[in-house]
Amino acid sequence: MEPKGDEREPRYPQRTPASRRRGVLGEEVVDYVRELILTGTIRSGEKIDQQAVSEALGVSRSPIREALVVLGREGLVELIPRRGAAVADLSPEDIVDHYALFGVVAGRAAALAAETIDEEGLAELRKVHARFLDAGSDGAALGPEDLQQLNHDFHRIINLTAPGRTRWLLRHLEHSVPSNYYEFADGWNHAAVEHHAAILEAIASGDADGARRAMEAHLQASGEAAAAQLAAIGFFGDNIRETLP
Amino acid sequence: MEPKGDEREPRYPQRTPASRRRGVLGEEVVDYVRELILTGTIRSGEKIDQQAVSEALGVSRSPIREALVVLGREGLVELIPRRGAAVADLSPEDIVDHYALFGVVAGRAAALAAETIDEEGLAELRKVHARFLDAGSDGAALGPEDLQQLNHDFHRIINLTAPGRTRWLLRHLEHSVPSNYYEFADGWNHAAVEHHAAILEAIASGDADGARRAMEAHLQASGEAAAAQLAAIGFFGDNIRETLP
DNA sequence: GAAATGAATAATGTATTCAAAGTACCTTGA
DNA sequence: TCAAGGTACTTTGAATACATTATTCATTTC
Repeated sequence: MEPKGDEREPRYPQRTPASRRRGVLGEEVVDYVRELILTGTIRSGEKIDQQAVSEALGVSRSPIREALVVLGREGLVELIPRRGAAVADLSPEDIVDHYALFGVVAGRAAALAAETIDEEGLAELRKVHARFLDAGSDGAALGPEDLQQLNHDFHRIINLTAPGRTRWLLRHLEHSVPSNYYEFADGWNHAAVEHHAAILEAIASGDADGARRAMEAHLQASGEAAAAQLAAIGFFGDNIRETLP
Repeated sequence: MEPKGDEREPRYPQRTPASRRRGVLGEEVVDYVRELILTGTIRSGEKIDQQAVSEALGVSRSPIREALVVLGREGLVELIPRRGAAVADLSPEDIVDHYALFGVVAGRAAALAAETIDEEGLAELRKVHARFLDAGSDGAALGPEDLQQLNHDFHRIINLTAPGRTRWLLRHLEHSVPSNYYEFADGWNHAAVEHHAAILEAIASGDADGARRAMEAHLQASGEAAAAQLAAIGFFGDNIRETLP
Protein backbone atom coordinates (compact mmCIF):
# COMPACT_ATOMS: atom_id res chain seq x y z
CA MET A 1 0.00 0.00 0.00
CA GLU A 2 1.11 3.48 -0.68
CA PRO A 3 0.45 6.15 1.92
CA LYS A 4 -0.37 8.89 -0.52
CA GLY A 5 -0.96 10.98 2.55
CA ASP A 6 -1.28 14.74 2.55
CA GLU A 7 -0.45 17.23 -0.15
CA ARG A 8 3.23 16.91 0.56
CA GLU A 9 5.02 14.01 2.14
CA PRO A 10 6.44 15.13 5.50
CA ARG A 11 9.88 13.93 4.59
CA TYR A 12 11.61 16.54 6.71
CA PRO A 13 11.27 16.55 10.48
CA GLN A 14 9.37 19.61 11.55
CA ARG A 15 11.18 22.02 13.75
CA THR A 16 10.42 25.40 15.17
CA PRO A 17 13.53 26.75 16.85
CA ALA A 18 12.93 28.30 20.23
CA SER A 19 14.69 31.55 19.56
CA ARG A 20 13.90 32.61 16.07
CA ARG A 21 16.35 35.46 16.00
CA ARG A 22 15.91 37.50 12.92
CA GLY A 23 19.04 38.01 10.87
CA VAL A 24 20.51 34.55 11.05
CA LEU A 25 17.74 32.34 9.76
CA GLY A 26 20.03 31.13 7.02
CA GLU A 27 22.48 29.80 9.57
CA GLU A 28 19.75 27.88 11.31
CA VAL A 29 18.72 26.30 8.07
CA VAL A 30 22.31 25.38 7.27
CA ASP A 31 22.61 23.58 10.58
CA TYR A 32 19.27 21.87 10.13
CA VAL A 33 20.00 20.53 6.66
CA ARG A 34 23.56 19.61 7.55
CA GLU A 35 22.29 17.54 10.43
CA LEU A 36 19.77 15.82 8.20
CA ILE A 37 22.60 14.87 5.88
CA LEU A 38 25.14 13.83 8.48
CA THR A 39 22.63 11.71 10.37
CA GLY A 40 21.61 9.92 7.22
CA THR A 41 18.06 11.21 7.34
CA ILE A 42 18.42 12.21 3.74
CA ARG A 43 20.74 10.15 1.61
CA SER A 44 23.42 10.69 -0.96
CA GLY A 45 21.92 11.83 -4.23
CA GLU A 46 18.53 12.51 -2.75
CA LYS A 47 16.89 15.68 -3.87
CA ILE A 48 16.30 18.49 -1.42
CA ASP A 49 12.96 20.17 -1.91
CA GLN A 50 13.11 23.84 -1.09
CA GLN A 51 9.46 24.20 -0.33
CA ALA A 52 9.41 21.09 1.83
CA VAL A 53 12.27 22.42 3.96
CA SER A 54 10.61 25.79 4.00
CA GLU A 55 7.42 24.28 5.36
CA ALA A 56 9.22 22.04 7.83
CA LEU A 57 10.95 25.03 9.39
CA GLY A 58 8.16 27.50 8.94
CA VAL A 59 10.26 30.06 7.08
CA SER A 60 10.15 31.30 3.54
CA ARG A 61 12.26 29.95 0.73
CA SER A 62 14.73 32.83 0.81
CA PRO A 63 16.76 31.60 3.80
CA ILE A 64 16.47 28.06 2.45
CA ARG A 65 18.11 29.07 -0.77
CA GLU A 66 20.90 30.86 1.05
CA ALA A 67 21.53 27.79 3.11
CA LEU A 68 21.63 25.49 0.12
CA VAL A 69 24.16 27.72 -1.58
CA VAL A 70 26.33 27.60 1.52
CA LEU A 71 26.07 23.83 1.76
CA GLY A 72 26.92 23.67 -1.90
CA ARG A 73 30.14 25.50 -1.16
CA GLU A 74 30.83 23.14 1.70
CA GLY A 75 30.50 20.25 -0.67
CA LEU A 76 27.69 18.55 1.20
CA VAL A 77 25.11 19.50 -1.39
CA GLU A 78 25.26 19.49 -5.14
CA LEU A 79 23.57 22.37 -6.90
CA ILE A 80 22.47 22.03 -10.46
CA PRO A 81 21.12 25.23 -11.96
CA ARG A 82 17.41 25.04 -12.68
CA ARG A 83 17.23 21.49 -11.38
CA GLY A 84 17.68 22.14 -7.72
CA ALA A 85 19.80 20.77 -4.92
CA ALA A 86 20.66 17.22 -3.97
CA VAL A 87 22.70 15.67 -1.23
CA ALA A 88 26.24 15.35 -2.55
CA ASP A 89 27.32 11.91 -3.57
CA LEU A 90 30.24 11.41 -1.23
CA SER A 91 32.06 8.11 -1.05
CA PRO A 92 33.86 6.63 1.95
CA GLU A 93 37.07 7.57 0.15
CA ASP A 94 35.94 11.18 0.11
CA ILE A 95 35.42 11.10 3.85
CA VAL A 96 38.83 9.56 4.43
CA ASP A 97 40.31 12.15 2.10
CA HIS A 98 38.55 14.93 3.93
CA TYR A 99 40.06 13.78 7.20
CA ALA A 100 43.46 13.48 5.62
CA LEU A 101 43.20 17.15 4.71
CA PHE A 102 41.94 17.88 8.17
CA GLY A 103 45.03 16.02 9.31
CA VAL A 104 47.60 18.03 7.41
CA VAL A 105 46.03 21.29 8.49
CA ALA A 106 45.59 20.25 12.11
CA GLY A 107 49.09 18.80 11.90
CA ARG A 108 50.42 22.18 10.98
CA ALA A 109 48.57 23.68 13.93
CA ALA A 110 50.02 21.02 16.24
CA ALA A 111 53.52 21.70 14.97
CA LEU A 112 53.05 25.39 15.64
CA ALA A 113 51.72 24.57 19.08
CA ALA A 114 54.81 22.52 19.86
CA GLU A 115 56.91 25.55 19.05
CA THR A 116 54.86 28.34 20.53
CA ILE A 117 52.54 27.09 23.25
CA ASP A 118 53.02 28.76 26.61
CA GLU A 119 53.01 27.24 30.08
CA GLU A 120 49.43 28.19 30.69
CA GLY A 121 48.19 26.58 27.54
CA LEU A 122 50.20 23.48 28.20
CA ALA A 123 48.81 23.20 31.70
CA GLU A 124 45.29 23.50 30.39
CA LEU A 125 45.99 20.89 27.78
CA ARG A 126 47.26 18.49 30.43
CA LYS A 127 44.23 19.15 32.56
CA VAL A 128 41.79 18.36 29.79
CA HIS A 129 43.74 15.30 28.84
CA ALA A 130 43.76 14.09 32.44
CA ARG A 131 40.00 14.25 32.60
CA PHE A 132 39.81 12.48 29.29
CA LEU A 133 42.08 9.78 30.68
CA ASP A 134 40.03 9.39 33.85
CA ALA A 135 36.92 8.88 31.85
CA GLY A 136 38.59 6.05 30.01
CA SER A 137 39.88 4.21 33.06
CA ASP A 138 37.02 4.09 35.51
CA GLY A 139 36.00 7.10 37.60
CA ALA A 140 33.56 9.70 36.50
CA ALA A 141 30.77 8.32 34.39
CA LEU A 142 31.00 10.58 31.40
CA GLY A 143 28.47 10.43 28.64
CA PRO A 144 29.31 10.54 24.96
CA GLU A 145 28.66 14.25 24.75
CA ASP A 146 31.06 14.88 27.64
CA LEU A 147 33.78 12.99 25.85
CA GLN A 148 32.85 14.90 22.75
CA GLN A 149 33.33 18.12 24.63
CA LEU A 150 36.65 17.09 26.16
CA ASN A 151 37.92 16.04 22.77
CA HIS A 152 36.83 19.33 21.32
CA ASP A 153 38.52 21.27 24.10
CA PHE A 154 41.74 19.37 23.61
CA HIS A 155 41.90 20.30 19.98
CA ARG A 156 40.74 23.83 20.56
CA ILE A 157 43.56 24.56 22.95
CA ILE A 158 46.05 23.39 20.38
CA ASN A 159 44.41 25.28 17.56
CA LEU A 160 44.31 28.50 19.53
CA THR A 161 48.04 28.81 19.01
CA ALA A 162 47.57 28.81 15.25
CA PRO A 163 47.06 31.92 13.10
CA GLY A 164 43.55 33.12 12.36
CA ARG A 165 43.24 31.75 8.89
CA THR A 166 44.31 28.29 10.01
CA ARG A 167 41.73 28.28 12.76
CA TRP A 168 39.17 29.41 10.25
CA LEU A 169 39.91 26.53 7.92
CA LEU A 170 39.93 24.03 10.75
CA ARG A 171 36.50 25.18 11.82
CA HIS A 172 35.18 24.64 8.35
CA LEU A 173 36.79 21.25 7.92
CA GLU A 174 35.39 20.18 11.25
CA HIS A 175 31.83 21.27 10.64
CA SER A 176 31.15 19.53 7.37
CA VAL A 177 31.71 16.11 8.82
CA PRO A 178 30.27 14.08 11.70
CA SER A 179 31.69 14.70 15.14
CA ASN A 180 29.88 12.23 17.34
CA TYR A 181 32.22 9.26 17.21
CA TYR A 182 31.89 8.58 20.87
CA GLU A 183 28.33 7.43 20.54
CA PHE A 184 29.25 4.92 17.91
CA ALA A 185 32.73 3.52 17.55
CA ASP A 186 33.31 1.13 20.39
CA GLY A 187 37.01 1.15 21.03
CA TRP A 188 37.26 4.72 19.89
CA ASN A 189 37.44 6.15 23.35
CA HIS A 190 40.53 4.09 24.12
CA ALA A 191 42.18 4.84 20.81
CA ALA A 192 41.57 8.56 21.09
CA VAL A 193 43.14 8.68 24.54
CA GLU A 194 46.30 7.11 23.21
CA HIS A 195 46.42 9.46 20.25
CA HIS A 196 45.94 12.46 22.47
CA ALA A 197 48.66 11.26 24.79
CA ALA A 198 51.11 11.04 21.91
CA ILE A 199 50.14 14.49 20.65
CA LEU A 200 50.43 16.00 24.10
CA GLU A 201 53.81 14.45 24.71
CA ALA A 202 55.20 15.72 21.42
CA ILE A 203 53.88 19.23 22.02
CA ALA A 204 55.14 19.29 25.60
CA SER A 205 58.62 18.32 24.50
CA GLY A 206 58.63 20.87 21.72
CA ASP A 207 58.84 18.22 19.03
CA ALA A 208 57.09 20.01 16.17
CA ASP A 209 57.48 17.29 13.60
CA GLY A 210 56.41 14.62 16.07
CA ALA A 211 53.33 16.62 16.97
CA ARG A 212 52.48 17.00 13.32
CA ARG A 213 52.81 13.29 12.65
CA ALA A 214 50.84 12.34 15.75
CA MET A 215 48.04 14.70 14.83
CA GLU A 216 47.93 13.45 11.26
CA ALA A 217 47.75 9.87 12.49
CA HIS A 218 45.00 10.78 14.92
CA LEU A 219 42.88 12.35 12.22
CA GLN A 220 43.53 9.58 9.79
CA ALA A 221 42.13 7.15 12.34
CA SER A 222 39.28 9.55 12.95
CA GLY A 223 38.54 9.51 9.26
CA GLU A 224 38.24 5.78 9.19
CA ALA A 225 36.00 5.87 12.24
CA ALA A 226 33.85 8.55 10.67
CA ALA A 227 33.55 6.66 7.40
CA ALA A 228 32.53 3.52 9.28
CA GLN A 229 29.97 5.42 11.28
CA LEU A 230 28.51 7.06 8.19
CA ALA A 231 28.33 3.68 6.51
CA ALA A 232 26.51 2.31 9.56
CA ILE A 233 23.81 4.95 9.43
CA GLY A 234 23.37 4.45 5.70
CA PHE A 235 24.93 7.73 4.67
CA PHE A 236 26.41 6.34 1.51
CA GLY A 237 23.06 5.33 0.10
CA ASP A 238 23.22 2.68 -2.54
CA ASN A 239 26.97 2.82 -2.61
CA ILE A 240 26.95 0.94 0.66
CA ARG A 241 27.09 -2.20 -1.41
CA GLU A 242 30.45 -1.04 -2.64
CA THR A 243 31.82 -1.07 0.86
CA LEU A 244 30.45 -4.46 1.77
CA PRO A 245 31.69 -7.71 0.19
CA MET B 1 32.95 70.15 -3.44
CA GLU B 2 30.84 67.09 -3.19
CA PRO B 3 29.57 65.53 -6.37
CA LYS B 4 26.18 64.67 -4.98
CA GLY B 5 25.42 63.52 -8.50
CA ASP B 6 22.61 61.13 -9.16
CA GLU B 7 20.43 59.34 -6.71
CA ARG B 8 23.17 56.90 -5.77
CA GLU B 9 26.88 57.26 -6.17
CA PRO B 10 28.14 54.83 -8.83
CA ARG B 11 30.78 53.42 -6.57
CA TYR B 12 30.78 50.06 -8.28
CA PRO B 13 31.89 49.62 -11.86
CA GLN B 14 28.91 48.85 -14.02
CA ARG B 15 28.84 45.54 -15.75
CA THR B 16 26.32 43.71 -17.84
CA PRO B 17 27.75 40.30 -18.64
CA ALA B 18 27.31 39.26 -22.21
CA SER B 19 25.77 35.93 -21.43
CA ARG B 20 23.41 36.50 -18.60
CA ARG B 21 22.57 32.88 -18.15
CA ARG B 22 19.66 32.55 -15.84
CA GLY B 23 20.23 30.24 -12.93
CA VAL B 24 23.73 31.24 -11.96
CA LEU B 25 23.46 34.94 -11.34
CA GLY B 26 24.73 34.40 -7.83
CA GLU B 27 27.97 32.97 -9.15
CA GLU B 28 28.48 35.95 -11.40
CA VAL B 29 28.00 38.27 -8.50
CA VAL B 30 30.46 36.27 -6.39
CA ASP B 31 33.10 36.62 -9.09
CA TYR B 32 32.35 40.29 -9.54
CA VAL B 33 32.63 41.20 -5.87
CA ARG B 34 35.62 38.96 -5.33
CA GLU B 35 37.42 40.73 -8.12
CA LEU B 36 36.57 44.10 -6.63
CA ILE B 37 38.11 42.98 -3.37
CA LEU B 38 41.20 41.29 -4.75
CA THR B 39 42.00 44.20 -7.02
CA GLY B 40 41.74 46.63 -4.15
CA THR B 41 38.79 48.47 -5.69
CA ILE B 42 37.07 48.16 -2.37
CA ARG B 43 39.22 48.09 0.71
CA SER B 44 39.45 46.15 3.92
CA GLY B 45 36.68 47.12 6.26
CA GLU B 46 34.76 49.00 3.63
CA LYS B 47 31.05 48.40 3.63
CA ILE B 48 29.40 46.63 0.71
CA ASP B 49 26.09 48.19 -0.20
CA GLN B 50 23.66 45.59 -1.50
CA GLN B 51 21.59 47.98 -3.49
CA ALA B 52 24.62 49.63 -5.04
CA VAL B 53 25.95 46.29 -6.24
CA SER B 54 22.47 45.37 -7.38
CA GLU B 55 22.24 48.49 -9.49
CA ALA B 56 25.76 48.17 -10.82
CA LEU B 57 25.02 44.70 -12.14
CA GLY B 58 21.44 45.30 -13.06
CA VAL B 59 20.08 42.41 -11.04
CA SER B 60 17.90 42.30 -7.98
CA ARG B 61 19.17 42.04 -4.45
CA SER B 62 18.40 38.34 -4.12
CA PRO B 63 21.47 37.09 -6.02
CA ILE B 64 23.54 39.78 -4.32
CA ARG B 65 22.62 38.45 -0.92
CA GLU B 66 23.44 34.90 -1.92
CA ALA B 67 26.81 36.04 -3.18
CA LEU B 68 27.62 37.92 0.00
CA VAL B 69 26.80 34.87 2.08
CA VAL B 70 29.15 32.80 -0.05
CA LEU B 71 31.93 35.36 0.22
CA GLY B 72 31.33 35.43 3.94
CA ARG B 73 32.00 31.71 4.07
CA GLU B 74 35.13 32.22 2.01
CA GLY B 75 36.33 34.70 4.55
CA LEU B 76 36.66 37.59 2.13
CA VAL B 77 33.63 39.36 3.51
CA GLU B 78 32.47 39.87 7.04
CA LEU B 79 28.75 39.61 7.64
CA ILE B 80 27.20 41.26 10.63
CA PRO B 81 23.52 40.45 11.04
CA ARG B 82 21.31 43.45 10.48
CA ARG B 83 24.29 45.68 9.78
CA GLY B 84 25.34 44.36 6.45
CA ALA B 85 28.49 43.15 4.78
CA ALA B 86 31.97 44.60 4.75
CA VAL B 87 35.22 43.58 3.15
CA ALA B 88 37.00 41.34 5.63
CA ASP B 89 39.87 42.88 7.50
CA LEU B 90 42.67 40.60 6.39
CA SER B 91 46.25 41.29 7.37
CA PRO B 92 49.39 40.40 5.43
CA GLU B 93 49.87 37.67 8.02
CA ASP B 94 46.50 36.22 7.10
CA ILE B 95 47.53 36.07 3.46
CA VAL B 96 50.79 34.37 4.32
CA ASP B 97 48.91 31.98 6.56
CA HIS B 98 46.42 31.25 3.83
CA TYR B 99 49.22 30.32 1.48
CA ALA B 100 50.86 28.20 4.13
CA LEU B 101 47.64 26.20 4.31
CA PHE B 102 47.52 26.13 0.56
CA GLY B 103 51.05 24.80 0.82
CA VAL B 104 50.36 21.89 3.13
CA VAL B 105 47.36 20.81 1.07
CA ALA B 106 49.11 21.23 -2.27
CA GLY B 107 52.11 19.55 -0.67
CA ARG B 108 50.01 16.54 0.08
CA ALA B 109 48.82 16.49 -3.52
CA ALA B 110 52.41 16.72 -4.75
CA ALA B 111 53.45 13.86 -2.50
CA LEU B 112 50.62 11.75 -3.86
CA ALA B 113 51.63 12.72 -7.38
CA ALA B 114 55.18 11.56 -6.75
CA GLU B 115 53.80 8.18 -5.78
CA THR B 116 51.04 7.69 -8.27
CA ILE B 117 51.57 9.81 -11.38
CA ASP B 118 51.70 7.82 -14.61
CA GLU B 119 54.00 8.25 -17.59
CA GLU B 120 51.47 10.24 -19.50
CA GLY B 121 50.94 12.73 -16.72
CA LEU B 122 54.64 13.07 -16.18
CA ALA B 123 55.22 13.72 -19.85
CA GLU B 124 52.57 16.41 -19.86
CA LEU B 125 54.06 17.97 -16.78
CA ARG B 126 57.47 18.09 -18.44
CA LYS B 127 55.97 19.63 -21.53
CA VAL B 128 54.25 22.41 -19.64
CA HIS B 129 57.36 23.05 -17.63
CA ALA B 130 59.47 23.21 -20.78
CA ARG B 131 57.27 25.93 -22.19
CA PHE B 132 57.41 27.74 -18.91
CA LEU B 133 61.19 27.52 -19.03
CA ASP B 134 61.37 28.80 -22.60
CA ALA B 135 59.32 31.80 -21.68
CA GLY B 136 61.79 32.62 -18.97
CA SER B 137 64.92 32.33 -21.08
CA ASP B 138 64.16 34.17 -24.27
CA GLY B 139 62.05 32.71 -27.05
CA ALA B 140 58.34 33.08 -27.30
CA ALA B 141 57.08 36.39 -26.02
CA LEU B 142 54.53 35.24 -23.53
CA GLY B 143 52.29 37.69 -21.78
CA PRO B 144 51.46 37.56 -18.09
CA GLU B 145 48.23 35.74 -18.71
CA ASP B 146 50.08 33.07 -20.69
CA LEU B 147 52.46 32.51 -17.81
CA GLN B 148 49.48 32.50 -15.56
CA GLN B 149 47.93 29.78 -17.65
CA LEU B 150 51.09 27.68 -17.80
CA ASN B 151 51.49 27.95 -14.06
CA HIS B 152 47.90 26.93 -13.60
CA ASP B 153 48.31 23.95 -15.93
CA PHE B 154 51.42 22.79 -14.10
CA HIS B 155 49.59 22.68 -10.81
CA ARG B 156 46.46 21.22 -12.31
CA ILE B 157 48.32 18.24 -13.71
CA ILE B 158 49.75 17.52 -10.31
CA ASN B 159 46.46 18.02 -8.53
CA LEU B 160 44.63 15.72 -10.91
CA THR B 161 46.34 12.80 -9.22
CA ALA B 162 44.82 13.76 -5.89
CA PRO B 163 41.48 12.52 -4.55
CA GLY B 164 38.35 14.52 -5.22
CA ARG B 165 38.06 16.19 -1.89
CA THR B 166 41.63 17.41 -2.02
CA ARG B 167 41.10 18.91 -5.44
CA TRP B 168 37.95 20.53 -4.15
CA LEU B 169 39.77 22.19 -1.27
CA LEU B 170 42.62 23.31 -3.50
CA ARG B 171 40.16 24.97 -5.81
CA HIS B 172 38.66 26.89 -2.94
CA LEU B 173 41.98 27.91 -1.48
CA GLU B 174 43.12 29.10 -4.87
CA HIS B 175 40.07 31.18 -5.66
CA SER B 176 39.92 33.31 -2.58
CA VAL B 177 43.29 34.86 -3.18
CA PRO B 178 44.97 36.76 -6.01
CA SER B 179 46.44 34.73 -8.82
CA ASN B 180 48.01 37.29 -11.09
CA TYR B 181 51.53 37.45 -9.73
CA TYR B 182 53.06 37.54 -13.13
CA GLU B 183 51.80 41.01 -13.83
CA PHE B 184 53.35 42.32 -10.69
CA ALA B 185 56.26 40.67 -8.97
CA ASP B 186 59.32 41.29 -11.04
CA GLY B 187 61.62 38.40 -10.37
CA TRP B 188 58.69 36.12 -9.80
CA ASN B 189 58.87 34.50 -13.18
CA HIS B 190 62.43 33.36 -12.55
CA ALA B 191 61.69 32.18 -9.03
CA ALA B 192 58.64 30.23 -10.09
CA VAL B 193 60.58 28.41 -12.80
CA GLU B 194 63.11 27.23 -10.25
CA HIS B 195 60.44 26.13 -7.84
CA HIS B 196 58.62 24.23 -10.53
CA ALA B 197 61.85 22.57 -11.58
CA ALA B 198 62.44 21.32 -8.06
CA ILE B 199 58.88 20.06 -7.76
CA LEU B 200 59.04 18.33 -11.12
CA GLU B 201 62.31 16.66 -10.29
CA ALA B 202 61.04 15.33 -6.99
CA ILE B 203 57.87 14.00 -8.55
CA ALA B 204 59.71 12.44 -11.45
CA SER B 205 62.06 10.62 -9.10
CA GLY B 206 59.21 9.42 -6.92
CA ASP B 207 60.43 11.39 -3.93
CA ALA B 208 57.13 12.03 -2.15
CA ASP B 209 58.56 13.89 0.79
CA GLY B 210 60.78 15.99 -1.42
CA ALA B 211 57.84 16.90 -3.61
CA ARG B 212 55.87 17.89 -0.56
CA ARG B 213 58.62 20.12 0.76
CA ALA B 214 59.27 21.69 -2.64
CA MET B 215 55.58 22.45 -3.09
CA GLU B 216 55.30 23.92 0.38
CA ALA B 217 58.30 26.13 -0.25
CA HIS B 218 56.85 27.24 -3.56
CA LEU B 219 53.58 28.27 -2.03
CA GLN B 220 55.22 29.95 0.90
CA ALA B 221 57.11 32.13 -1.56
CA SER B 222 53.87 32.65 -3.46
CA GLY B 223 52.26 33.83 -0.27
CA GLU B 224 54.90 36.45 0.28
CA ALA B 225 54.57 37.59 -3.31
CA ALA B 226 50.82 37.75 -2.99
CA ALA B 227 50.98 39.71 0.24
CA ALA B 228 53.40 42.16 -1.35
CA GLN B 229 51.17 42.56 -4.36
CA LEU B 230 48.10 43.13 -2.25
CA ALA B 231 49.98 45.69 -0.22
CA ALA B 232 51.00 47.41 -3.44
CA ILE B 233 47.44 47.80 -4.63
CA GLY B 234 46.33 49.08 -1.25
CA PHE B 235 44.41 45.99 -0.29
CA PHE B 236 45.24 46.29 3.36
CA GLY B 237 43.65 49.64 3.72
CA ASP B 238 44.92 51.64 6.65
CA ASN B 239 46.90 48.72 7.92
CA ILE B 240 49.36 49.34 5.14
CA ARG B 241 51.19 51.59 7.56
CA GLU B 242 51.84 48.51 9.61
CA THR B 243 53.72 46.88 6.79
CA LEU B 244 55.86 49.91 6.01
CA PRO B 245 58.60 51.17 8.30
C1' DG C 1 2.46 -2.15 -27.44
C1' DA C 2 6.21 1.23 -27.38
C1' DA C 3 8.02 5.61 -28.47
C1' DA C 4 7.25 10.34 -29.12
C1' DT C 5 4.89 14.55 -28.73
C1' DG C 6 2.56 18.05 -26.29
C1' DA C 7 -0.18 20.06 -22.63
C1' DA C 8 -0.65 20.42 -17.60
C1' DT C 9 1.71 20.68 -13.39
C1' DA C 10 5.39 21.65 -10.31
C1' DA C 11 9.62 23.65 -8.91
C1' DT C 12 13.22 26.80 -9.59
C1' DG C 13 15.56 31.51 -9.98
C1' DT C 14 14.80 36.23 -9.76
C1' DA C 15 12.26 40.33 -8.74
C1' DT C 16 9.43 42.92 -5.76
C1' DT C 17 7.24 44.06 -1.53
C1' DC C 18 7.06 44.65 3.41
C1' DA C 19 8.25 44.92 8.25
C1' DA C 20 11.91 45.57 11.54
C1' DA C 21 16.17 47.37 12.79
C1' DG C 22 19.83 50.62 12.11
C1' DT C 23 21.66 55.27 11.04
C1' DA C 24 21.61 60.08 10.58
C1' DC C 25 19.94 64.32 11.46
C1' DC C 26 17.64 67.75 13.97
C1' DT C 27 15.79 69.80 17.83
C1' DT C 28 15.92 71.05 22.59
C1' DG C 29 17.60 71.71 27.07
C1' DA C 30 21.35 72.34 30.22
C1' DT D 1 28.57 74.72 22.88
C1' DC D 2 27.59 70.15 23.59
C1' DA D 3 24.88 66.21 24.94
C1' DA D 4 20.59 63.69 24.92
C1' DG D 5 16.56 62.32 22.90
C1' DG D 6 13.42 61.83 19.34
C1' DT D 7 12.02 61.66 14.46
C1' DA D 8 12.73 60.70 9.59
C1' DC D 9 15.22 58.21 6.38
C1' DT D 10 18.03 53.99 4.94
C1' DT D 11 19.07 49.52 4.73
C1' DT D 12 18.62 44.98 5.83
C1' DG D 13 16.28 40.29 6.13
C1' DA D 14 12.41 37.76 5.10
C1' DA D 15 8.11 36.95 2.61
C1' DT D 16 5.60 37.02 -1.40
C1' DA D 17 4.89 37.33 -6.38
C1' DC D 18 6.12 36.30 -10.97
C1' DA D 19 8.30 34.38 -15.11
C1' DT D 20 10.77 30.53 -16.93
C1' DT D 21 12.24 26.02 -17.17
C1' DA D 22 11.73 20.83 -15.75
C1' DT D 23 8.98 17.16 -15.15
C1' DT D 24 5.01 14.40 -15.50
C1' DC D 25 1.34 12.29 -17.62
C1' DA D 26 -1.79 11.48 -21.11
C1' DT D 27 -2.57 11.15 -25.88
C1' DT D 28 -1.29 10.05 -30.45
C1' DT D 29 1.17 7.76 -33.96
C1' DC D 30 3.89 4.16 -35.85
